[in-house]
Amino acid sequence: MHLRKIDTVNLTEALGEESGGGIHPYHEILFISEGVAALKWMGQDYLAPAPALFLLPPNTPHLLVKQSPACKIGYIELDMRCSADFLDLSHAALWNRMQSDKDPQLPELASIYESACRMWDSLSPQSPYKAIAEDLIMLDIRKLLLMIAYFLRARESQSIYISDSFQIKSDTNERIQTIIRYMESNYYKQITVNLLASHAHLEVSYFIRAFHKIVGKTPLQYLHDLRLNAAASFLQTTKMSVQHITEAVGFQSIHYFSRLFKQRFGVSPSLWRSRHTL
DNA sequence: CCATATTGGATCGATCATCA
DNA sequence: TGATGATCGATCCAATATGG
Repeated sequence: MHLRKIDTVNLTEALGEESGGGIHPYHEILFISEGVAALKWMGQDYLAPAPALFLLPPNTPHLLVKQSPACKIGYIELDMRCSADFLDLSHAALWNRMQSDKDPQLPELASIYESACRMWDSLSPQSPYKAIAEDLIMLDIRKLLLMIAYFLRARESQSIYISDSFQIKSDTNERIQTIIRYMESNYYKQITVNLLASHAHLEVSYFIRAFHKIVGKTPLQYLHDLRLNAAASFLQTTKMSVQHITEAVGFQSIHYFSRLFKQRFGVSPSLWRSRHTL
């Protein structure tokens, strides 16, 4: 594991509404230390007042939008050889969801946010340990991830009951998580629900129901969210044509992509680009 | 004028609801 | 957990709009 990038950003009113994001094959830790920001991730909006800490597994398109006049954030991009050191997608999603609705005074959470706060302090020019800042931060990251994993484990009930009417065995849950990771890494390829269900060794109708219970949307909806988020990133950060982007994110038809994009973002791809180009 | 983007309508596969 | 029928939504084609 090594640091690919670490930085703090002070967002002022002059910077406008969007504050950054994208899609990359690295793990990312995002900390909102002052103000309010909303994270668009996995088709969801996570509105979070400081302190808030988001964990972003690799290849998950994300966009942070400032929600208060002043907003200070810190972020770390990690090149982790072994993803097992990071939280898996479902736990990261569970943790990220909590950031919108949490009690930061809760002792367990307070410790986590204090640790996060101190992580970026190592970078300060005043830090007496600036020379070994990166090593210190690596240790801090491990500590932070351990604390979050422990916190979530403590909250989890013994068995995974998603609802009273439809129970999901942990084996099925693991298969779905594997499929989610597959979709995140391969969203731009030709993927069918039948293919995903067979990869999960589950009957199609059962696979769709189980997926919906765990993720909150159908496999295809989830795939489309990944693709549309990635497309938005391409529109914002590149000069690729809409046709090219359509293919790059896995849609067969520019027509259908265009229609879905408008449904999701309210404007056509080209108009969205003209309004959001960095 | 041509390349690219958007939209409407028809078709068929994906998803849902229900029962066993 | 699987099977089945009903419904919904994804896809494709063609027409139209837009911009250089």
